[in-house]
Amino acid sequence: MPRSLPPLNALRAFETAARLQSFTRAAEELNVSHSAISRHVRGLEKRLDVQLFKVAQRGVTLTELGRWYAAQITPLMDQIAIATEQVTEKPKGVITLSVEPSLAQKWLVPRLGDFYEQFPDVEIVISSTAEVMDVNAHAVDMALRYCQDSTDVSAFDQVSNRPFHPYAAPGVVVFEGDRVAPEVLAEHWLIGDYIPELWPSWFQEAGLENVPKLKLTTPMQTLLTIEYAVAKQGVLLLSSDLVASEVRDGKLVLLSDVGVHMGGYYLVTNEIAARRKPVRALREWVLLQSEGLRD
Amino acid sequence: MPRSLPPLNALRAFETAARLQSFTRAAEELNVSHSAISRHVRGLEKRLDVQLFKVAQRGVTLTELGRWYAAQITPLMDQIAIATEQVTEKPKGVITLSVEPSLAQKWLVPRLGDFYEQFPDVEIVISSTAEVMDVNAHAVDMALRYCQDSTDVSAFDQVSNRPFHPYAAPGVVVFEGDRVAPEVLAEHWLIGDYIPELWPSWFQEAGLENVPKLKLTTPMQTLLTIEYAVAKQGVLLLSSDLVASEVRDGKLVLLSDVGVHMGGYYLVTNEIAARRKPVRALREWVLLQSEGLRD
DNA sequence: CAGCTGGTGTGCAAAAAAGGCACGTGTTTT
DNA sequence: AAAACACGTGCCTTTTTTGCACACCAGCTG
Repeated sequence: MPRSLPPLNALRAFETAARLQSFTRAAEELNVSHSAISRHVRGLEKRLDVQLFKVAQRGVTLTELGRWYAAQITPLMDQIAIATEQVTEKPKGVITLSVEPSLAQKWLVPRLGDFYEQFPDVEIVISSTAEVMDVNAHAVDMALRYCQDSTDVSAFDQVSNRPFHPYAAPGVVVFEGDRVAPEVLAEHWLIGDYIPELWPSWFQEAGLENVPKLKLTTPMQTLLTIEYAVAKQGVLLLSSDLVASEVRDGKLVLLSDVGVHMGGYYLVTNEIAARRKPVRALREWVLLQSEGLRD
Repeated sequence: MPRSLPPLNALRAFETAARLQSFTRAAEELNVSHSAISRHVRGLEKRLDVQLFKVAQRGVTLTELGRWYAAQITPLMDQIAIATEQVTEKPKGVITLSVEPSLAQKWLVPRLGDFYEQFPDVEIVISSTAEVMDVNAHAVDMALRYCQDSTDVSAFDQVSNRPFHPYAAPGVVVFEGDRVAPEVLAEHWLIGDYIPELWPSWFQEAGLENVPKLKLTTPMQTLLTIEYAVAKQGVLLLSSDLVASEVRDGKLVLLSDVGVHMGGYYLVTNEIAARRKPVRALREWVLLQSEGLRD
């Protein structure tokens, strides 16, 4: 059976009257007339079938029961007020966030305007380095990084798990239909990445049993690989998150709907920092932004 | 500045929705339509200028902030429900009450019907003996007794402090005006009491400088003294509380508005017993009954 | 894929609650 | 004795809340 609560507005009227020992003063505090308080209190008494106030020489006095009840309710009302004040308080402060340069430039920064619009008093300091910062050693508050699935990411928030697809500048690879034949692709220059087994995995996924020797070039910097591809220097294998703008501008085209799943982007939050309101706000915002980037 | 509370009905709607993770189920619990909940939650969000719920795949989900807020509010609502249930609970049980026989018979018992009407589930066991029971040794829950002012009664409730006036059966004392001359009274048989200095004090109060030797008879039992007086055996000096019915019936008449103040009736409550609801109810009732018996 | 189900948002009109005002009563102060 | 204070109440107005019907969206089903 669900719990039964008294009429809460009447309860507030009673509590105020009890605290101020006067209907009239309670009415002033609540910006209503004394008759409103009187009705509320009578209504509450009738509803609970107890006497809370009794007439006194001058005005009214709490009964023993009313005094007890008010003593219970007043701190609860205070707590509600405190919790409400805290929930109303806008996030404010500085957050340090470690992000891989590619994700920072291609995904995070373009969306940051929306965040600042919602939370004008939060400043995000982006630490955009390739090295992975230790989040729990408190070097940074949060980190947005790519992890392979083997990593234990159970405690983290998944931002994206989109598979990697091959892209190239228009004209670089000639093919028909919605997917290029893997054999055709194997003859082009392929732009590699940190993960050596990336291209071989894709060819396997694409149905090529014996992966031939590939012509690989590895700039070792994701942002550079994109520039390579745009400059017709080869075929890129990357998550669509990072090449969205190039695809939109026609600088790169999708070569195949065959994708290889190597891991995903995860948001890691420092446990201590997670208590801070702005950090929680950013976390939620990132998760909201990444809606649809996951399965 | 007075504290600011959110709209409490909206808060209840939000809390229920948060707890049940659904507007529709919250609506069922609160016996309203889902639209009412929807409006309440939106209204609360607008009022607090925060987002509490967000749309999810299926239905709605709490935001981080909403989850936190609900986690604060739910226990508070629970507490309100508990306090309210306790305040609603009717007093019930047995109270042992020590009262002097005279007060029990002449004052308490005639009014007890009213108490039982209000609290049908409370049983009062009256211990009507002349000996004073030790209230704090837990022999009885409460005691209604006569104390002289010298006694420390700061922690007790005063029930009556009416002065003692002389009464006699009609015709016993012949006088004119509204007060009999003390010299006249001094020639009658006077009915004494436990307190030896009672009559001398009255004569002093009445203006008689040298109190002559008095004709005293002391039955040593207050109820008996009243019977003596009714039987024209002498003049009684007693608080009007105890002779109200005799005066009403014309069996005794007030001889003088000169009264002597010797102490009063006090209600003493055992500290432990005072925590019990029926005891508190009886205490309040006695105090209410004795309104007007005090200055 | 059409149709269905479960869950939420919204315009509109009805219902209910709350509120204000004016007046009455009883008490205290001047 | 009058004025001030404090609360209760009837009556009417204003505001809020609610329900209903419908729209919409997402997933599920055949």
